[in-house]
Amino acid sequence: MTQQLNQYKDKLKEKKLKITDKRMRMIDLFLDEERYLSAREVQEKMNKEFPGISYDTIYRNLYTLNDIEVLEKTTFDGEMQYKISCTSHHHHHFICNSCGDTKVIHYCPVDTWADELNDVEITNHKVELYGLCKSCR
Amino acid sequence: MTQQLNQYKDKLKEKKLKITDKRMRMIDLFLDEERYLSAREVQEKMNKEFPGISYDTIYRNLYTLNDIEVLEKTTFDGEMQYKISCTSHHHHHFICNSCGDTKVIHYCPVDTWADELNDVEITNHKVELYGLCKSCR
DNA sequence: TTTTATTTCGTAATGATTCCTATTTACAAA
DNA sequence: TTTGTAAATAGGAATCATTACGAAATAAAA
Repeated sequence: MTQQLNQYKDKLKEKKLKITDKRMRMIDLFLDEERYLSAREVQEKMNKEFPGISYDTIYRNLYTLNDIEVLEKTTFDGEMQYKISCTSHHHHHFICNSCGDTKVIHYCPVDTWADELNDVEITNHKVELYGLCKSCR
Repeated sequence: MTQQLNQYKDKLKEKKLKITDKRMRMIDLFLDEERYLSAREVQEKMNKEFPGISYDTIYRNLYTLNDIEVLEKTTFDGEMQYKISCTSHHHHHFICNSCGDTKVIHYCPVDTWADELNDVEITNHKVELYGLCKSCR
């Protein structure tokens, strides 16, 4: 836990970003919850420990942390959703529509798609599965 | 072209929806452009032929046409994007970041994913590839 | 033609996100 | 330890996409 946070501190230092209480608590929050959180949810949780924290701070930090690849984002339910970035290897997620929990999907046929579309340049792709997890269905 | 529009007229009749000039022109618009359009773009194009057309009309019709599966939607660039629905068979799209043109991807490994995640229920999934098309790169 | 449900207009409301400026903070260098 | 300064924050206003709503208009069915 602590060494995990230290790893993120190093990442911030490396990018010449300041290590603030709010920023660290925010990373901690995402480490606790292995799922996508909306800006609003983050605000609600942060507000308990930092009453009156501004939305600007929330959004700026979400932007920054996504920028340095600490967080990854996607949009659903009309809101941008963020989760802690998995660094191990390329993969995608299954997202439970009920509890929001995610599961890693390892298989990704991006090469097959590249073969099929041989006259275009694929710069990125989005793969997301939605449904109900074991305990919710 | 006309028979294509007639096919949509039938669809509307079947769903007991009224065949209005605006609605038909809107479908026509999406038939012309084989790509995703945002509500704003649709408004701009419709406004040329129906000056003063309200956003309510645009949004309601986008909602309705998506509901009866004439249009499909997704979100990117912070906006909801709509395109004419392809009815032939299950597939996904490559979307050009520059011109917005789309290409069909036929290969979809949803069964492979279902095998991998054997303890969840997959209700839907999103696959989108982004990049530059032949003429834009 | 009359009826009736649907559509539309015009605008207000909502909700997410971004922007602005003054103030505060982290942290590196002295 | 103190200080300089670039980055971060608060607080709130502004913006942008989207939805809502009552009254009036209209298409399709009878």
